[in-house]
Order: sequence, then C-alpha cells, then structure tokens
Amino acid sequence: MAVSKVGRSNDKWRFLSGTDVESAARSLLGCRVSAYGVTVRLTEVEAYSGVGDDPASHAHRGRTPRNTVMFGPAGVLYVYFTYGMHWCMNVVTGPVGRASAVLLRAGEVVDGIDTARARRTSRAGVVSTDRDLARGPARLTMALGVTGVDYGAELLDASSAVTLLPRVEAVPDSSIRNGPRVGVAGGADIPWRYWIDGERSVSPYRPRVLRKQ
DNA sequence: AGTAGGATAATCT
DNA sequence: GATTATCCTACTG
Repeated sequence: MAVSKVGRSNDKWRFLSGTDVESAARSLLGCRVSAYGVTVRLTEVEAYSGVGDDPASHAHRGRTPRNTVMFGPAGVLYVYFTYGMHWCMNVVTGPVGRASAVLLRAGEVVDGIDTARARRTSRAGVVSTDRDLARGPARLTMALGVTGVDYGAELLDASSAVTLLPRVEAVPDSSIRNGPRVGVAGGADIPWRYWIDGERSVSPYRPRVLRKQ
C-alpha cells in the first residue's frame, strides 16, 4: 500500500513539513528514533536551514551529491560521514526544495540498551556509561547502528529500518532551552541548538575552536 | 574538571 | 589541498 507521507492523513507529523525549521526542531524533542534493536528518546537537536541564510548548513551552497535528500520531502533520513570516522544523522524537514534539516545530537536509550552498549564499546574495550551511550551526534548514530546504508530512509514508514516515533510523554515548551550550535564554522551566532532542560544525556557545550583570524 | 592532540577519509574548492 | 555539524585517550591540576 501507499506509504503515508508527511501531511494529509498523517497529521501528527505535520510539523515536519512546515516552513519553520525551528519549530520542527522543538517538536522533535521527546520523539523516539528506533533502529536495529535500539530506541532512543531525543533530548538535543540542532536546526539547519537550506540554501541561503545559514552558512553552517550542508545545503547552503546548493545541491551536491551528498546533500541531495535534503532537497526532497520531509521525514527522510539524511546521513553524512565526517572527520574520517563518524556518521551523523538528520531528519529532513520543510517543503520540497527547502533543504532544511534537523541534526539529532543526543538522546536517552529507552530500549535495547545491551545492544547499544555493545555498539558503544571502544576499540580498547571500554564500555560507555549509560549516560554517554547516545550523548553526541556520532555516538547517537553509533548506538542506533545507523550508517550510510540508511541514507534516504523513510522515517515515517513503519516498515523502514529506521523509524521516527511520536512522543510518549509531553514536552512542555517551558522545559526547552536553546543556544548556539556546537562546532559549526559559520552561523555561530544563530541559537538553533535545542535541548530539554535538565536532561543528563544532553551533550556539554563546547565553544568552537578558533580557526584563524 | 578541563584541555590537548591524534585518528582518519569523504567532500568540495 | 583544506576543511570538517566528532570522539577517545592521556595528560595536568
């Protein structure tokens, strides 16, 4: 049967396809992501706009082979490889052509914790603490077992390997904080990092390293 | 508790 | 050839 896409009959995900990536980011907090036997409750995300105003966005300079899915419909997974060893995952948001996305930065493992621990054991054999299992974008992605093969996955399709699930508990607006995004080279003044206040799984703020003057 | 340095490769200029 | 939406380890205090 036809997959229910964002909007139309699927009102609960309507916020994903709106034009406002900030409110999409807020609404994703508290939602769950499930993949390969592990489920995570999102506690920290970052919004990235598309072509134009946001120099930190991978889509800022237009369409390339890497960012192609960002230009498609909302509710699709954008995965990228960085720093020679890490995968990070985003939820594409906004109308087709907008190319905005929300980076999933941290979460709390709520199911499949043994699997997550196994994936988050370092080469030296050190097992992560539960708090750190999905604290940080590459850690979150690693805990879920998500890699480049999941690029373009339909997150709202229940038969997909990677799925997005609605909030189980409400997340009041008053518990949501925001501030500058982490580690970005441009747009450091845009406060598009959102997190749930008081969550231990939120990655610590690190001022970006100064490049050159 | 805080920071410095290394690992390691796709992507884009 | 430079840059990168990072993580881990080891060191200092």
